[in-house]
Amino acid sequence: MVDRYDATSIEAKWQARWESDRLHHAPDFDPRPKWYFLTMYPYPSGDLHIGHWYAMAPSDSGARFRRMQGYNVMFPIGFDAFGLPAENAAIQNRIHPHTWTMENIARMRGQLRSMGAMWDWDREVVTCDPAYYKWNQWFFLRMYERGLAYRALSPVDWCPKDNTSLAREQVVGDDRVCERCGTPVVKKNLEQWFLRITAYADELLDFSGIEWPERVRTLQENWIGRSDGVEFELPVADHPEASFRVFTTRPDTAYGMTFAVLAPEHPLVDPLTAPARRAEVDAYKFKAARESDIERLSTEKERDGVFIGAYAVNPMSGERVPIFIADYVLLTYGTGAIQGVPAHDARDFGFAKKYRLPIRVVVAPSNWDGGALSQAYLGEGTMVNSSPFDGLPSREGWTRIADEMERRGVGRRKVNYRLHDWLISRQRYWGTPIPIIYCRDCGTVPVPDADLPVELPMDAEFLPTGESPLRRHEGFRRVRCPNCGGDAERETDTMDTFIDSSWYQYRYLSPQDPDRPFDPRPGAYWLPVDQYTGGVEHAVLHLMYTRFWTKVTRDLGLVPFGEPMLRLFNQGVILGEDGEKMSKSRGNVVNPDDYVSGMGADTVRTYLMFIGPWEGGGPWNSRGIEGAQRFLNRVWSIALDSPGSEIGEKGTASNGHEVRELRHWTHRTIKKVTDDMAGFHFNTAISAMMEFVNYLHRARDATAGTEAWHEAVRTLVLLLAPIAPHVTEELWQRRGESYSVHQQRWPAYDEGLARAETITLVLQVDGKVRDRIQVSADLSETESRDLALRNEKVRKFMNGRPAADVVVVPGRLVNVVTGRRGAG
RNA sequence: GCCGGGGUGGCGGAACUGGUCUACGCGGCGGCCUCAAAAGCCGCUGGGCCGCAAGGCCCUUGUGGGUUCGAGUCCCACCCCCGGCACCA
Repeated sequence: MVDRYDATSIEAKWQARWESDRLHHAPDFDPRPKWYFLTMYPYPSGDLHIGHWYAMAPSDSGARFRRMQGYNVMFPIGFDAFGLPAENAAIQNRIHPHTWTMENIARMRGQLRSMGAMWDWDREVVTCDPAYYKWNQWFFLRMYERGLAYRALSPVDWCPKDNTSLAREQVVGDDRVCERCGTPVVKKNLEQWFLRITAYADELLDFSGIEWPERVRTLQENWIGRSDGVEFELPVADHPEASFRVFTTRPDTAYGMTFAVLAPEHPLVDPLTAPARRAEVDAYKFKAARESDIERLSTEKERDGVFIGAYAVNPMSGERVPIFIADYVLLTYGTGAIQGVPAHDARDFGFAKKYRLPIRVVVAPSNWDGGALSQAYLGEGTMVNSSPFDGLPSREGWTRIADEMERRGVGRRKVNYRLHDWLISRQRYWGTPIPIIYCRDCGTVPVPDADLPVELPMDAEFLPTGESPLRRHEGFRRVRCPNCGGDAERETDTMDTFIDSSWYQYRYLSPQDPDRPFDPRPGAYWLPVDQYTGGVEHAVLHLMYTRFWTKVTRDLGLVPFGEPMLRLFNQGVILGEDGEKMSKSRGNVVNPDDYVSGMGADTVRTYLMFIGPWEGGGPWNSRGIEGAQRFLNRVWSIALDSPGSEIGEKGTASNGHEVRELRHWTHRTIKKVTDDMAGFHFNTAISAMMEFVNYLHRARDATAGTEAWHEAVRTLVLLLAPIAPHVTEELWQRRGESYSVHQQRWPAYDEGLARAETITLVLQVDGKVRDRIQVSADLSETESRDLALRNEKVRKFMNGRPAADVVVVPGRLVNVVTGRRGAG
């Protein structure tokens, strides 16, 4: 009796064999239908973490399943090799980021190979390679030409620990901290490069044609934050030249405006402030400027502000209203100014209360008695105090007032987005240099394509000072202007590393291509990505940027589609044994190598997929993994130790029933596992195989040696192959089948056989289960009903009452209703 | 506050378009094997009550209602947990 198999030697052997046979290379042109299966590439942090396994092993199984189903599957891998950790490690350990990164990549390649995944290493991409980032620069220049990349002075979020600016998407949480290091960010005014992602805001809101999780779609929708409204102009009384615009989503409430508010930084504040109000206004501005964003944005804080001593004119009513400044109005959203309508806006209501400003109802709630409101009314209602619009439903008032503003030329319909342009400048060393040269005479000059890539100098001093390290590298910085040949300076900031990952899926098509970012010929076959998998933490980062990038790529004429990935799946997060997020400081980090070396990669893979739904993640359990190992050992012994294992013996009369049942089990397991694998329900696929194995154990004595037994075991090995690729390959070979199990066709099932011959019929009386009987699966409705009514237990619980109704669900249950509870 | 996702045994989790709640695994208990242990194998394992036992009865999917012959699943109200967004005008 073989109880265990030797995972270590089996796994090493097959990994080497697959590699030398190039079993995992996906040819670019192939008669099979293609399937581009992509998993988010790892950052080369140094060691393969169990989280990498959880992201990658199941996706490998999904890719293997597709391949067995007859697809030509491309399953590439690479490294997201630029980024801050390399630089930080470099500073700490006095090692060059390039060295650190490449050493990590070398180690991780080995660890990745130990997983036994079907990656096509020929397509490997490493983003810190100049041959890769050259194309970041090339894309950047194309965007620059189209006005999609621009430089602007703007208040940006700055991480004081990482010493760099950040994109808005990289500032997270209530306390506005750096996504990388958790340090609260501060505002800085800097000249920075931006990509005009807002130009695609509406298109990014359109998810038609792609199957992405609701969760990600909602996150992106909220992030983009479209709001439809009207922007209109308010003249300033006694300042004939002055006027300012406000944005509102509630033009229906325009007659309810009793004040106006400018952001403290609004450019009109100074010119409009009355001399008598100057001191107070300046004091408020000073205070607002000093406050951090966190304090300023706190919803707990009472709203305050200062009257500037000027009045605006409501263009609809002609009424004069006082102008305030208040820090609850943000310069960065809309026009940086608002109409104050306290009756219909909660913030304005609080403000009006504090400064005793009039609160005028213009949209009456249905039950309104004409009295004062105790809080702002935000709903719809009937227009009042808004002649000539009184009496209209407010919904109609919205349209009519918007129309009227447009007719009079004082306002127009406007869409605003919360989304801002993507800030890509980073004042760090380890990234793609931005290919721009500043010339005293010619101004901003793009680096000519012929001079790409602008290479990162290897001899830079990369200490973070808040200034790009490249700035202090004279050899890099000082350059001749490509236009006039005069003295010029390079841009010394580098690009956000999210640019690298915005298009890496295309580089996998031709990773060595020296002439273009990717070769369109294999692209026509492989693109777009059919299935993408990765963590949801990138919902408004990578997953939004890559959609944007693809739309730009389309507009450059490089691809004929606008969405990079047709299907997206977000796996969950694997937690420590204590149920908490794994972290070194908590000491609950699980090292996959410890388990791989002892139990084998197949066991780790099986366990990770069995632990629960892939999207759910969950705590690691070092006892639980033993269950996965027991299962594989049971498969091993079933597949190799069948008593009387002369294959080909027919079923005999004495075991005819058992053989039929065995075939039924085989086919229903194929059906179940096929359906589950297609939907990434690995946990239930594995449990179905466990049940099958348990059954085979019981059925072995009666059926071993029959053709059906042979089919059953062969099927089991095939079904398990995507999950546990090594042990199944070994079993396949030992059973005398031809190499490789992974090139076999996925087993097909017979519907008829998958259906059970006999089923358990549940007998209920008044909805309560009273008996269960074994009956033929095709028992008719009438027969089921008669059987139920004659049943001893059913009769007992009917207790002499007549059956008022009998509900029969064929093949499932019979419910005898005695009419005690209102039926009949 | 708004948006999204969830609450099922001691634990991870199953449950098709409403039809046997708790599959599969972990843990636990008992047994076989063994000098012993490990491994393996077999059996039991939601809660309560009655019974010496065989067995029987009742309850149970966060809480409370509702629809239905029948609800973990559908509807209403509420509680709690996770994730995201948040003076966005």
